Amino acid sequence: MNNKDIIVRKSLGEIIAGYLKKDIYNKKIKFGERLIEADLAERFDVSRSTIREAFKILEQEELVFSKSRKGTFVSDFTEQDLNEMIELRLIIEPRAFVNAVSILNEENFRDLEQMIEKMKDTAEKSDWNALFDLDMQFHQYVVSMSDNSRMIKIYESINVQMRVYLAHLDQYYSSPKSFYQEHKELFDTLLKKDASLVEKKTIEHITNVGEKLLQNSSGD
Amino acid sequence: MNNKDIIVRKSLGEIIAGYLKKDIYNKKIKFGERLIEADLAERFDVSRSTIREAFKILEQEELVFSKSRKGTFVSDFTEQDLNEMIELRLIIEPRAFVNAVSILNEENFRDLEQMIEKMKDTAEKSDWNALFDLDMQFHQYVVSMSDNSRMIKIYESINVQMRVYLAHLDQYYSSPKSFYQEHKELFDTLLKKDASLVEKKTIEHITNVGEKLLQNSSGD
DNA sequence: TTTATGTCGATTGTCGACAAACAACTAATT
DNA sequence: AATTAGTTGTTTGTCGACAATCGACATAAA
Repeated sequence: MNNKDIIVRKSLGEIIAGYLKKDIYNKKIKFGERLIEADLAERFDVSRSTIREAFKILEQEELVFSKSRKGTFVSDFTEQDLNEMIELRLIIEPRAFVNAVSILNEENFRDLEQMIEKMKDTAEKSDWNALFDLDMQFHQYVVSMSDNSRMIKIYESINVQMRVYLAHLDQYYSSPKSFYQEHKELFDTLLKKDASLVEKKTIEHITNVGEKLLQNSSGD
Repeated sequence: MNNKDIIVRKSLGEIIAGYLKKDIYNKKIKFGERLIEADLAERFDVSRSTIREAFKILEQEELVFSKSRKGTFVSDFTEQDLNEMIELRLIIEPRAFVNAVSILNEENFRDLEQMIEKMKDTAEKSDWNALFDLDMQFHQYVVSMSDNSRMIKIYESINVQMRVYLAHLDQYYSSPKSFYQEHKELFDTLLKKDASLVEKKTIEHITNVGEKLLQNSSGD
């Protein structure tokens, strides 16, 4: 699965990109904030070239963007962005899920079940941050089973952006328990391996998330 | 439209990325070829940093990819890639086209008609390279009218990759005339502004292209 | 007060250099 | 002959420095 992590000596840039990503997740770096190469270079004790290398990675995930000669900024996600992401998820994810249905094997289902279990525990602790990570992990796992590398990559990008969006909400749209419940249902549907049912349920799930989030953000 | 090009002093990296892109389109750089930073730095008389900057741009369009410590390589597009691209186009483009229908105004239609006209002329000259550029331009124009910046960006990437794929075929799947005809029909359908008709026709168009290309490449 | 011009510190764009990793080859060992 | 270890030239990773550009403030002109 994550053959990425096996004995891969990461470059400094990759490592630092990872740190910065976490900082964005954890709101240590805020929306729209300007990232100054020299400052970060000093903070991580590396050269500016390396920081640029890290920026390049984050840029590909659209977590930051750089304006020519103006600097690099943390992306800020608005309601409009949420709308765009939901629209995209609605056309990509059902297809990916349906594709995945015919590919998922028993081992995969065990992996997924484990995530769902962990989600249940985490929901009881009301640890939203961990819940969001599991949510992201679950969806990405299924999508990764579709055999379209481009689709997987695109979804990964949206997923990360959704993650950041969620992290920056100051109140959440539902209880941890119903958050878990939603995913449990989705998982159960997958188990049935019925393509049209999966499609329907996936659309329902995403629509649901979207509606609740939009409702939530309008009351900010 | 292309406010990008107005008095924007491009950075050296951007300029060089443009040159390299053309070289890839024109098959001066081949599939899978390794791009050596130092060589390019010398060729363009810039530093390696600048070449890296150019790579970063091309990487975002997925025209090249870099393996850690191994170098940067020109992407090579196989039949599998074509399949992936078609699958993606089939879910993105109909939606984008339908969205666009309600947004396109008279000026837009004039722009589009002009492209179609130019395509007709170009078809008579059997200038495939120019035809492909017009094809790309036409589709991108319509997709750009959908109000989802992410969708636009994703489509742009696929579009460029399709362009490279087409450029590297050594024989083309149909006559220039029928290539034009196809697009003329698509344009006429857009004119009718009937959402469900547009959706149907768009799917048909892409399916058609996909089938012909696959048929073609299997006989390579 | 408003607009235009000039100055200065902060920040990015670009450069060339050195160190580390890699690939291809040769020599040595089994 | 096949494997291992050493050698060398090539290429990428990372660094620090200088030049160009930007943004903010101050000053001058309208």
